[in-house]
Amino acid sequence: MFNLLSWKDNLRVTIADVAREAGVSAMTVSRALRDPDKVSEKTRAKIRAVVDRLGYVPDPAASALATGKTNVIGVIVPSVTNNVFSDVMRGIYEVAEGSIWQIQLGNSRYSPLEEENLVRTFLSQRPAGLILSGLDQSNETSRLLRSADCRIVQIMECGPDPYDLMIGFSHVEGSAAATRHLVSAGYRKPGYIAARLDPRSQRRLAGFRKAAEKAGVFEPGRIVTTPRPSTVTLGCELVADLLSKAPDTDAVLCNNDDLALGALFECQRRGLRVPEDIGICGFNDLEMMAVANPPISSVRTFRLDMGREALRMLTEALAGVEPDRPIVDLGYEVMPRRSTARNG
Amino acid sequence: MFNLLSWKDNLRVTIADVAREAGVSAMTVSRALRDPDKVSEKTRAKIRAVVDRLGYVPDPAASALATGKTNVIGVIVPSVTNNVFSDVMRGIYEVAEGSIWQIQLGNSRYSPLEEENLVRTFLSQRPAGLILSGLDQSNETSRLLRSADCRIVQIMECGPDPYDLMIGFSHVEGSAAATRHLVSAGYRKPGYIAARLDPRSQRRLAGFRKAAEKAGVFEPGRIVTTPRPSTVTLGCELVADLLSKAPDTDAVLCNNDDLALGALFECQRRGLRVPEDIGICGFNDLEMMAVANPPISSVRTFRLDMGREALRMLTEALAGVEPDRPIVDLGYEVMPRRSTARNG
DNA sequence: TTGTATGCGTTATCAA
DNA sequence: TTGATAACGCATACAA
Repeated sequence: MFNLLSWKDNLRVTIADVAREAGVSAMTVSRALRDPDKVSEKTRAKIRAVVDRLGYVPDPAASALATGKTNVIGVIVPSVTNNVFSDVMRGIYEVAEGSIWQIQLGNSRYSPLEEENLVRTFLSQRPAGLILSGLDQSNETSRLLRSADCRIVQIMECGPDPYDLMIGFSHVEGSAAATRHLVSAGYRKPGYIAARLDPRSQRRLAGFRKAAEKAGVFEPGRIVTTPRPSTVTLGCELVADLLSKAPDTDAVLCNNDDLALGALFECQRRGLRVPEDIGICGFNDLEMMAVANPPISSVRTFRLDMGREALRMLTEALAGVEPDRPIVDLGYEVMPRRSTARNG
Repeated sequence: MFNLLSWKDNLRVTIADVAREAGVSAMTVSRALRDPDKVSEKTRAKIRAVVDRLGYVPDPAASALATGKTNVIGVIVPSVTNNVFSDVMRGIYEVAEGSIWQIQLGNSRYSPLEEENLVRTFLSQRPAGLILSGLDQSNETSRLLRSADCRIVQIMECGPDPYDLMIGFSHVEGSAAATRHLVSAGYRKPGYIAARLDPRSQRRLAGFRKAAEKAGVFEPGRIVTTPRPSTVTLGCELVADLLSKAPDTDAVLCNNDDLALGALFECQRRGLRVPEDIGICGFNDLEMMAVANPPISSVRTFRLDMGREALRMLTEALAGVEPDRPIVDLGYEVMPRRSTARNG
């Protein structure tokens, strides 16, 4: 007489099943899988065979409970659609692929409060590590992170007083360098357009202001911003707004490349010649910048590398290999192209 | 005399701590949190107070082990950078936000083998559900999915014989409709450019072929493809290639909008007038299409809705509410714009 | 090198 | 309505 089997009985292959089949104890199986050296050649082979035959996969929940650790690395980004973050994510997934590390992605949608909830949720899962963006966490988030029992990497920008590790670049300096480029190209009335003023956008604006003031070309009336998320369409609207407020504007530094592309389209629609009548410069240097008509100048940032390096530093630290220095500044590079080549 | 406390002792607040403080049993705390109705008003309040005071957060690993279930919903996408999938992801995260469901994202990088590994890993975590793309899984993946003890949603396209639930649209039909649009706009020598021929791209190409043949305008020499991932830059190259092979081409249907934008740039660089000399049509209708110079025709797809609906269907099914029908076809919409307006 | 006893934090089951 | 007990699957500590 059979009694009804619950799903557990017929579906899950446990370490005990493997042990029984292989004629060893569960502990030996556990060892053979995690610490093969501590098990004799012979039994190891026997066990591996049974594991393959039965298709045994360890239960991460059980193992997390037993060890108090997981292989989960939480990644919190402000946006999953923004190209900037998707490049970073790609770098992260690239390095995670094939490793023991499980990436768990959270989307804070640029909200410190959502970020806080995500951090809390992630921490309850005993992650091995956490990767999150920027320097501007809520007080409660900071508190949680400072007392967290896991390694942490802050990405996207550099600053003082990291929780643990950090990799990024200076948005203030990148933006200032772009501004200097505009000035040295001969533009004297540069404007700035920005969408979604998250902390990094604000620092880029600050960099523009700093450099423009220093060059004596700063004019608050040539700054146009909006809290709306940035799109190419919004680039059109913002530059239109800028030109109506300050028609003598002769260059636009854009908070990012979507805006810059929109600005290009809109200027051309109005019959303005780029770069003669107006110069346009973006930020991030998405690949499309180089093939636009004319090619659009931008500030290149190393997003893919940032993702890769962030995970590499983190996982090495978890393996006991501390990085040479906890803060890595990847820098930036101004890419001058025809859209700002006023003088030839 | 104190003995050294391990991290477990000082960090983790367990259900037992709450129970002790509240003067009830652990079971009652557990009930109070998951099934409040089964606990008296009074003790429930007492417990909630202690939970808040101690900052108790249940350990998902322990709970997973005890119940054999998790709140994890695995999502496997072929790319995290492709705008198409990032929109879908945004929809998914939008609906997941604030719910009990944890999204775990996997990136298969267009590789059936990586997809298989991800499915295996995900399944070992006893997910509540799985969302994955398309109809073309490996045999082993299919086997795993058919015997999986969780709900499954296939997204991005519709087809017969779903594992469980399905939401998408017909790529063949969308592409065929775009082709008919070109023909009805007066183009007689349409070409097709495509990058990364994943299964959906191939079906779009098939749709072009089908419709072009029916209209008597099909010419294999006007098809240019490459396995490289699509970029705007690649759009330039492919259209250049197309024009050198078949200089009389009078329209290009592009496998996606990145290619279409590149095609526009390249054609304009060559002094070709769009739409008079050559028509250009994309696929997906990214927002930038509408503001390009000229605005670019495209086939609109409902990616955000797809993400939202996929997760909604899935979570409702998990809550015991079966969807009206297991297969949802979201359709598409041809968006005619100036880039294909040959006749005015 | 291998095995035994025990505990991780939670929940299902059954009893009170 | 509440509580005691056992079990989930694995790994630590120690013993053999």
